[in-house]
Amino acid sequence: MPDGTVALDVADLAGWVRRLEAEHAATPPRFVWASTRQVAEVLLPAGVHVRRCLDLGLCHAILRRTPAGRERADWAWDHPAAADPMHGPGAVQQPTDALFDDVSGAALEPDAGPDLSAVYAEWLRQQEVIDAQAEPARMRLLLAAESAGALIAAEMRHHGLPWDIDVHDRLLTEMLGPRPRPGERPEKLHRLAEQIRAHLNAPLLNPDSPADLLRTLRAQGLPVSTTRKWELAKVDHPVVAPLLEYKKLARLLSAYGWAWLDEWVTPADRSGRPGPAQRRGRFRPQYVPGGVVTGRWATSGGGALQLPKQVRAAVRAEPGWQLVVADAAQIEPRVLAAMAGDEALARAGRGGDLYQGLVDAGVVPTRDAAKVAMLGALYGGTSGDSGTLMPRLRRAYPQAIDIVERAALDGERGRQVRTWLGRTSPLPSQAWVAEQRAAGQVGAEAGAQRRARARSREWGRFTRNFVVQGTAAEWALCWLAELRRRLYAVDDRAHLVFFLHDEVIVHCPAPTANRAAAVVQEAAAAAGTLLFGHTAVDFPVRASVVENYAEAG
DNA sequence: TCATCCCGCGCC
DNA sequence: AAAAGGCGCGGGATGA
Repeated sequence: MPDGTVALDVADLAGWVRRLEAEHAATPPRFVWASTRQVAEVLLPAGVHVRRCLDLGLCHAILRRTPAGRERADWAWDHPAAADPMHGPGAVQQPTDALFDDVSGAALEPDAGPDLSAVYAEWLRQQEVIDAQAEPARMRLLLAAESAGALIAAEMRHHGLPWDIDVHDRLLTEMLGPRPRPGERPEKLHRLAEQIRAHLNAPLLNPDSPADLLRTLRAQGLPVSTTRKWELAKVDHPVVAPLLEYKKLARLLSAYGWAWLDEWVTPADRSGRPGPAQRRGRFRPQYVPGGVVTGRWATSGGGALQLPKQVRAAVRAEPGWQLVVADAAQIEPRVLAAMAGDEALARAGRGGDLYQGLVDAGVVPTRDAAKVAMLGALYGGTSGDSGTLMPRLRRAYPQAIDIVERAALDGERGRQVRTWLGRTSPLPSQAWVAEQRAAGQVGAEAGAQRRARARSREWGRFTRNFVVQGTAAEWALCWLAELRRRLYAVDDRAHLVFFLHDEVIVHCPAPTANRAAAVVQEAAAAAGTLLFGHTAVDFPVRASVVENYAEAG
């Protein structure tokens, strides 16, 4: 253990961290602990602001997948769950067992907690694995950014997304009718169901049952093989309109209806406030940094990754506050251009709309075509338009396209690929490897070969997208971390309340909002430089200051 | 009755 | 016109 170990009670943790932050005002200490989520449960209610940390659980998950990490046989915390980023070593530790400050050398040892030296040993091992990376500096940036993300995720959950319950209730009532009794359909859905049954001569049909619905549709002679809405939309029959309307509203009801409000929006107590009674609350999903293999965050609970446009007006700033809603434009093609050092693609993105840039450069005829072509390049689309447009992209942007094609080829051969900062893709399953090997044997059946080829291509599409989606996630983490730091300097009351891949919402006092919007832009530029140094690629961000989420865009 | 699968659809 | 990469979720259907 480093010198300066101190023993203190859990109750003193917040005060200890606060004091270290104050004592090292100029150079922020980097606190190292097993689980940011657990430590934050103690620090955030106490109002302590941590500037930098290292989340060993998240770092462990990243390092273990790298070639250097896989070679090591002596990982600390080597239990089966450790391979899972969501249940890494940090999650099984107590909040106070894993804390020391690698700047000052001061360390915290809880009175009766688990052995802190195991955490220290893990930290030492991680340093060695970082040093063994092909690009250690990039890996250090990735681990710092991932850890900053963990702080931000904890803070966003702590604050919650400001939610206006009355607005949400009104939206639902307008679209569905008044809230029904439990077990009953809202008025609007009830009427639509009756219309559907009448059109299909099926008085007992349950439109919520895909099997029942499909059977009935086919019995009426409709040429459909599923009940997907885009297939239904192609059919000319009077039932289609009410059915599509029903599906849309039924989805809203089940996913973001009154039951969702009851379960996920915790009312904020505003009693004693003057003015009209308003019911406000906070939506607190559980964010899971690193929850997706590409490095994107996952969430659990409340469907925070899919808040439909229909209810976004309910996301509403507190009185006297504003929301800054910002999203990064076409982030994936931009990071691809930066990774590849593709000057031509960087130039196409210069005007703010990269797709229009492709049109202006004469690569494709229309903006829609540009979008289809680019998505095809990023996702591995081969059929239809994206397939025919690819040769043009390759001719115009050979360096960028080479990056994704090589990643696809590596994947098809079962090799790992890496993001810009070194996050490593998982290896394909044993079954996948066995299937490929079997298909490669002399005398393998044609059917088996065809299936193996399809599976190989499928994994190639995954690795192709991995390098781009993963690097975009790294850019977004750097953006968030820079934003958090700069925002705190502007107004320590301003805080992040939402993040979704390439989109962020800040909640701040109204007089600070314009300044916060500028900071969002500055942070985006800083993120580009952090990742890529001097790059020709722009990372434009659209930021709007609004009262509710639906106004943005 | 409960756990699990599949479908369909919302988001980026 | 749909599909290709990544998700989470609720509902019905299924099977233990």
